[in-house]
Amino acid sequence: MSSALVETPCGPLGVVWDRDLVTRIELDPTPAFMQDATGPRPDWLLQPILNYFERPCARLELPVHVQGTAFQQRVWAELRQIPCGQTRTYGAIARQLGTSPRAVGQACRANPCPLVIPCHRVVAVSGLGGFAGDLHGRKLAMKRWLLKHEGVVLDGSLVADRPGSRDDRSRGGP
DNA sequence: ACCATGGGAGCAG
DNA sequence: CTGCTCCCATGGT
Repeated sequence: MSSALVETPCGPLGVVWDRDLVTRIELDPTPAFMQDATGPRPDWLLQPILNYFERPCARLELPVHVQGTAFQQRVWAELRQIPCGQTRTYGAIARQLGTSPRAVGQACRANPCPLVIPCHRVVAVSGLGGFAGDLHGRKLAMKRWLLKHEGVVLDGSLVADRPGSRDDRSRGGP
């Protein structure tokens, strides 16, 4: 198992791999990860990632091995079908799969390989939804950056993190 | 129980 | 009719 840091326009990326397969991508690497990530960054890992940031809509050909339940694999496969520059709502994915929007959200949250599995292209029907486990803050700024980078026009509900509601406040704030 | 939701009801302008 | 608030059904972990 090896790890490396890759500097990108949207922040540092932590990448973990086993032999020649990527198992995890961290959008917000912890200091502990930074210390550990001193290994070499092989070409097969670096090139596709740098290429994505240069030309986001070219195919991202990174060999990945993602572990997840059968349901999660099903959701992730569906996310990979979303074309670059487009978004889908949690509900739309859910209908397509015959499940519920929240279940889709949970599967997105469990995604170990952002970018490769483009969960940033999934948004809520009235808001941006979450990203990398968060609903507010820096990670959401990244989500916006990625979408914009891919050519999505961020209008209306997508410019803010999430429509404020008393529901959220009573369940504990950011 | 917990959720990265959605749709509907009720209410004020 | 529009734009808020709640409020709860939902399906997978």
